[in-house]
Parts: sequence; C-alpha cells; structure tokens
Amino acid sequence: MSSPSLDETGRTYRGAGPRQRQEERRARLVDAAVEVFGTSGYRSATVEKICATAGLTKRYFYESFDDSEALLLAAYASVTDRLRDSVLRGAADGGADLDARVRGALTAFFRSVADDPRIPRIAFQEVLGIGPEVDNAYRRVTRSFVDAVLVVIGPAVDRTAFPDPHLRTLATGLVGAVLMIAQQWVLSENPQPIETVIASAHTILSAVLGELGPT
Amino acid sequence: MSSPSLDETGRTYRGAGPRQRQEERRARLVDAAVEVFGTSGYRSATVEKICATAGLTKRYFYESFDDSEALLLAAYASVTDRLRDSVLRGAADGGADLDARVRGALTAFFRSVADDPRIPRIAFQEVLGIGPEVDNAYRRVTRSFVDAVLVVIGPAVDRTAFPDPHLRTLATGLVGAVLMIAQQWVLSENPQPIETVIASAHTILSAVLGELGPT
DNA sequence: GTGATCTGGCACCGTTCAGTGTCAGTTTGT
DNA sequence: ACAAACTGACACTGAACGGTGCCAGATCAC
Repeated sequence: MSSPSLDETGRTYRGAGPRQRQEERRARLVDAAVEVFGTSGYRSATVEKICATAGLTKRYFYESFDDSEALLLAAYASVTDRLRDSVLRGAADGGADLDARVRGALTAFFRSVADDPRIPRIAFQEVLGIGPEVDNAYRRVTRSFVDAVLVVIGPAVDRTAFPDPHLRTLATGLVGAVLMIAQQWVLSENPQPIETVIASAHTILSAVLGELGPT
Repeated sequence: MSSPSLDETGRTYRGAGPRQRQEERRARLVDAAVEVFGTSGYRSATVEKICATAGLTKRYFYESFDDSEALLLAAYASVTDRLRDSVLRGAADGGADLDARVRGALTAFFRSVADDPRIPRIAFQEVLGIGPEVDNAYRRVTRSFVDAVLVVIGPAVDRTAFPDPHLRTLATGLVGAVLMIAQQWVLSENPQPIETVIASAHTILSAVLGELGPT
C-alpha cells in the first residue's frame, strides 16, 4: 500500500531526506487519525478533517495511504501496540509471583484506558463493523491479546488437564471480561475509582485461575 | 420520531386500516434493516437498499423513521429483545438448580447466535461507534443483560459479602466474557462445536459463581 | 543568483446519497 | 360510475466527499 517514492534520489529539505520527510508526514497522519477517530469517531471523519488536524493537505494523505480504511488500520495498530506493550510491561513489573503479575497487567491496562479515552474508543468501538479487512485485523489483535494472557498465566496452568482449544477459549473469555468492564467503566457518567474496577476484574481472573491451576 | 399520521380517519385499503398498514410497513422496514445491516453492514447500507429489500419506496421510510440511525436503533432493539427473551427462556428451562439455569441460558444464547449470524453482527458490531444516541442504547442494552445475569445468579450470591457495585461489575465482566467468546466463535473460520464453547463459557461462570456463593 | 525541486493551498470533477416532489394508475366508499 | 384516497415509481435538488490536478511561493544545490 502507498507509494513510498521508491527513489531515494530526492533533495534534502529542512534538514531531512525525502524518505525521512515522508515518514514524518505519515506519522503525523497516524497521530491525527488517533485524535480524530478517537474523539469524533471514524464514521464522521473525512480525509480533509484528518489532514487539517495533521496540518497537511490531501495529497500527502494519498502519498502514504490508499484510503481512509488503510489509515484506520494504521491508527488501530499504533494504539493496540502501545496498549499491549503497556500491559506486558505491567505484568513484568509483577515479578515472579503470578498474582502480582496479573495485578500489574490489570493496573497497567486500566491506567492506559483511563489516561487516554481515545484508546478504548479506537481499539474496541470504532474498529468494529467497518469491513472485512478491518475485521480481520481486529481478530488478529484480539488473538494477540489472548496470547499475551496465555503467556502470563501459562506457567500456572495444568496443561495436561486442559486441552489447548479450551484454554484458548477461556483466555478469550477473560479478555472479553476485562474489556467489557473497561468499556462500561469509561462510558459510565460517574465511574467507580480505578482500584475498584481493578479489584473486580481481578476477582474474575483469579477465580478462573484457581480453577485451572494444580494448586 | 416519525409521524404516525395522528388521524385515524383514513380509508381501509386491502382490508386493513391506515394505522395497521403503517405498522406493517414499519415492521417490514425493520426486518429489511436486520437483513441488510446484518449481512452487508450498516456503513454500506443506504436508505434505498433498505427500501428495496423491504419492497417499499423511500416515502414510506420517512413515514416511519427520521433517518437511518433511527432505523438502526429499531433494528437493534428488535434483535436484542429477541436475544434477551431467548436467554431468559433458556434459563427458566433450567428449573430451580442454579447450574442448570446457567447452562440453559448459555445454550440458548449460543444457539441464537449460531442460528442467525445477523444477530451478533448487529448486536455486537454494527452498533458500535455510530454516534452518541446509539452508544447510549448500547449501554442501556448491556445494562439490561447485566441485570438479567444478576437475576439469574442473584439467589446464589452472598449479598452481604459483596457490595452492589462490585457485583454489578462482576456481572458486567461475565457478560463480556460470554460475548467475546461468541464473537470469536462466529468469526473463526473453522469453529469449535457449540458444546465446547458452551463448556468453556460455563467454566468461567461457575468459577466466578463459586467465588461468590456462600457454599 | 538561478534553476530545479519541494511544499501547501486551492480549485475542480464525478459520484453517491438523503430527502422531497410529482404523477399516473389502482383501490375504496358511495 | 365517480370522486377521493392510497400506492408505487421515478425525477429532481443540493450537499458532502473522494480523488486529482494545478500553481505560486519557499527551499535547496550549485
């Protein structure tokens, strides 16, 4: 997708080579997309609005993206990558103890969501029902979050007692539980304190983990 | 919304009074909307497409609805009402035993979703990210499903040990878990048998219920 | 300084679609 | 039979938007 002007033969401009300039513009467009999609929504967004937010004009949009769906995919990837990194870092902060890792991951997740409401909007709302392409991306990302859950809880699971597909479905359910709690949380008009929702999510996770573990 | 021609003074036509004719047309439009939104999606749907599917013309669309968002809300309500009824009926089939009620509700839910893929599409995908109006409807419907869960599991919960907001959040998580499992299930290219996903969902529910109950 | 290159702003075209109006033909009440 | 009401089909308008092209001015290489 896009035509990154295969020739690296261009001049420098404002102290940057052509490739670098092009990538900067692309990054600005993605940032603008996160802003626009995350506040006004994808459906009401137009190419012009995005470009105006980015401080660019339409020609630079088509320099980096085929259409607005391609930009949505890029913005989606940007948001979910950051979110997944944050969650995995939170889990790692928990050290070796499983419960601490779960708690760390949950805390990081709800913090990210609370700090930047555009994240849940793009990651969980705007991205659904656009088209087959985007639906596939959504499925892949959800799978990657399920994988992350499996990595975190993996060591504590009695794998001989639970076949892999069953385990995957369980992890999918756990992701859905946390997601739905977060969604209702950010949408509610007077939300509970973050510690409370973390505790509720933790209750569900540890209940299921208790079922899975050999202990 | 809409102008249901307040005067009941019209003639009869093809054996039906004006009010009845109008309601029949409205019902046909809602059915057509479920078909179109549920297969091609809301975003690519146009008023003309809906009307063609319903076998009506645009003038009858604006007779019953202000715009396509109003129709989406009606289709959404139609779909979710049926789904909720089906789940509650499934739970009632379980009789007095809590576990049987949960199993019955889950079975009814996954059956509905499997029988008519338009249901999950409209209920969980198309409806997100449209606008504030629709988002509110989504929140209300989700709340009503959470309420249904609370009704089903209510008797088995030690309410003194778990404050109400916490309980609500837990139920929200459970709804999210089941929803996400269903979503991934219908989207996967070679899905597991329905008994398997029901069993996985049941594992999560009973694990959390075990945490809540006084037993 | 001078010409080539790059940038941003704008104008333009074609399409799509919501929403309204018109009208000929059909059904009903009398 | 005849007029009033109803229906369905189509034409029309205006706005929004995607996508492309052009041009004046800024920036760089030499």
